[in-house]
Amino acid sequence: MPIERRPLREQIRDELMLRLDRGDFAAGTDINEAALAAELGVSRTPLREALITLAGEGVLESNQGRGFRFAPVSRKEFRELCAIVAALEALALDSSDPAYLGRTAPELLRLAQGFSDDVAEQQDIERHDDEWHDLLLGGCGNERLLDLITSVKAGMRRYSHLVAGESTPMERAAEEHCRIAECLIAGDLEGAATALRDNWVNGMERMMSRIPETP
Amino acid sequence: MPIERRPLREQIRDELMLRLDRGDFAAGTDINEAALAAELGVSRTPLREALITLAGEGVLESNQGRGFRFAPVSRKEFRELCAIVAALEALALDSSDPAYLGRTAPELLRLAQGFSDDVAEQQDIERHDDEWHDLLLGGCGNERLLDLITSVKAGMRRYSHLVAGESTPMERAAEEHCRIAECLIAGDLEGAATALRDNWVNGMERMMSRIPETP
DNA sequence: ATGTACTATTTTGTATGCAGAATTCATAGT
DNA sequence: ACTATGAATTCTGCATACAAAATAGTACAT
Repeated sequence: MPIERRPLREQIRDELMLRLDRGDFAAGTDINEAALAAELGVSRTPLREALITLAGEGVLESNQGRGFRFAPVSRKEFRELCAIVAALEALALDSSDPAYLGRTAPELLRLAQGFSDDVAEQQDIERHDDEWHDLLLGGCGNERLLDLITSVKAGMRRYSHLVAGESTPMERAAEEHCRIAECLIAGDLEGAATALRDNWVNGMERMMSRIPETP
Repeated sequence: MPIERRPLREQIRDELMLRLDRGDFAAGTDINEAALAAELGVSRTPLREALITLAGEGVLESNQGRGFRFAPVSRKEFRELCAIVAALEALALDSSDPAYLGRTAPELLRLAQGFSDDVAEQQDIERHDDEWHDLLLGGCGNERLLDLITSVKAGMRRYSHLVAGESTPMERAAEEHCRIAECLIAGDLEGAATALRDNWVNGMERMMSRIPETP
């Protein structure tokens, strides 16, 4: 029975991301270290370490003497992040083992089709979508790339809860995932990469109107 | 006269990167926090904050209970990093303001031609190369992308001093930079992006043999 | 000589303490 | 009423202190 021995800073980071997904923190809110540390039952030291990693991922901002705050959202930044992830995932797909893709494509299709069926919690949908992409890129041997994608996506999580309650976007996403899977089954790598890019571009367009502009 | 008021953790980070460029730290060496803090004249707290930042950029690794160490180098990782930066810089070039590129191309060409002339210190060459790429991408409005590129390149600095003393690689790089600039002057965006990718791929090949394999 | 159990030492991970900057609040002057 | 000024408070940034894990060392048994 291997008991868990992870640094507090990592556990804290995970907990904060969880709360971010739940929509506990509004964009732009500044963090009170002492209060948050007390609430989490830890000291400020590991909390600050977690905050610094989150700042590195773009989830938080830090200003000298003013501490940390959740980075404000903007349509410009969201466009930027989508463009980045689209390029990175396309690269990951390009450098994936074709054998893996051929082997995994059927399950990808099955999962994508199951998408539209069950109407679930917003968080579950997000998680489902993430897992689908993870499975898609599971055959990519470029570990640094996969880590980087995870990190950039963490920065995007500030936006995810803004779309809560919309059903059509998810149906569209399911369609696009099907299309990607079908390309893979047909052995059309090029087409799959293009469809993947489209998936991100379209996903971006869908969200865009829901992002409040606060420049 | 606005006196400098930056957090210690950032100054420490910069100093450590400087020392890394100088080749002070061998890959794989683990860091003694107390000793390093004493040497820098700071306490362990901001030092650890800097170390955590560097770990987020892939410069360092951290293991529970074992502290931080400079991440070991490998050909595989170097290939991975080059592929990532190539994709990211190509994206940045794609999303650059064409007017900026047309306006800046002549200077880019001039700088690239000046490259091969003066034989300078390894560090200066590196810096020169970095500045050239920065100028090339200065017209990209995607700030998150530029930050990300900087961050990924930080992870590559562990490799840069391995090539010290080689003259041919730099001449080749100069040629390639010229080629990119010429494409831009001719208005061939597509060709410039391809040449840029080639620049990274070739740069990778040049380094590859010098990277010790320690798996 | 080799391996093992146990102790001592070093080093990390976390908590607490302290100085100074930033913010808030109250008061005085116009 | 509104702004300006300054004291009081809050909060961050950094330093120090402490506890637990890891490493090194030692004695002892095989």
